[in-house]
Amino acid sequence: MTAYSSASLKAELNERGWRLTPQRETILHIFQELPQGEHLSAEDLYQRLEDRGEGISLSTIYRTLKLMARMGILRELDLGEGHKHYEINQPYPHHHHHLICTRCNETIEFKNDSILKTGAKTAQKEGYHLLDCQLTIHGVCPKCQRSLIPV
Amino acid sequence: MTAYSSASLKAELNERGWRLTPQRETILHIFQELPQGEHLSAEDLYQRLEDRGEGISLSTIYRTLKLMARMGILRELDLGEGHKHYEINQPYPHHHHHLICTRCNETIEFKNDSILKTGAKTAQKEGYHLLDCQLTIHGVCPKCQRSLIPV
DNA sequence: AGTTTTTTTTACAATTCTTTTCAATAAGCT
DNA sequence: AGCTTATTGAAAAGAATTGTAAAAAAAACT
Repeated sequence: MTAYSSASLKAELNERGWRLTPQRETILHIFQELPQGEHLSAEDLYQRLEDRGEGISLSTIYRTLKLMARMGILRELDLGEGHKHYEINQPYPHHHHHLICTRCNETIEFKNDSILKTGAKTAQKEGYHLLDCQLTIHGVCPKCQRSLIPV
Repeated sequence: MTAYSSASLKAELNERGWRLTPQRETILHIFQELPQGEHLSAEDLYQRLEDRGEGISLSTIYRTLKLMARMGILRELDLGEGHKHYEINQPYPHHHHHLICTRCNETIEFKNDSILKTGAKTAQKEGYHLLDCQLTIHGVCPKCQRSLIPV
């Protein structure tokens, strides 16, 4: 769970015989600049890059997202929209979890050290090298509870 | 607290090569919010979704109800009304969390009561009505750590 | 029984998200 | 600078799932 600079991304790629391409670096930058609490789908990322005039093919985007998730640089989130979302995997003080309303999809981020500890302990117990640990809580937010639409 | 989490549903579907779609998750949510002892027919569910503006086709509803009943998530009730009713299968005794290898996807299930407590506390603090709560840990399993194939 | 109505399943084309193929390109090493 | 080979983009492939509409099955009614 470490934050990645271009240089450390390059180092880690090269270590495995892989290469740092402009596309990979661009994608990393996008995620680094993303405000807290935002996350992108492959399609979102594609559009954002198109808008910036730095178009990257969808196949490369899918390949890169998967690669970075597997490296522990990105977190893969399941927000129940039928496709994955990604956000940068931030190190300890910024590490957070999600509380999501199943009706309106409002998402609240929260921090919790004990969860992180549990995650670390569990991973260690099984001999896993920890990359990420996320508690996802689903519920109905106060606003939706008050809404008149039943269930 | 609910009987079944969408993360567990996803895990179980994926295990069989199937997918957690927005429609399936929405239907699960409806049942999760349903008060104890209430049950819905396919038509009830269809109407409820229409009212909520999340319309799902009747054929998908029938397919999903059948699927979830077969998975043990829902119970099929015959109340002698000429059509079936469904309710969530309470209690779901296997509530657990997941530890997943990002390289080979090996998944270990584990239980932990304190996570649920944290989830409940967090939901309460934000005024959310808790539905489910799931810790997902990503890491590299021991076998993959030893393997020479990078990522 | 036979007919109508309601409930459930099925056929099938379209959709969605993701991965793969393959020739061309370019990153990193010597 | 040259060499090797990972990576890219474009297009095609893949695969589960969905909605529409029609068919089938079950229940209700005469």
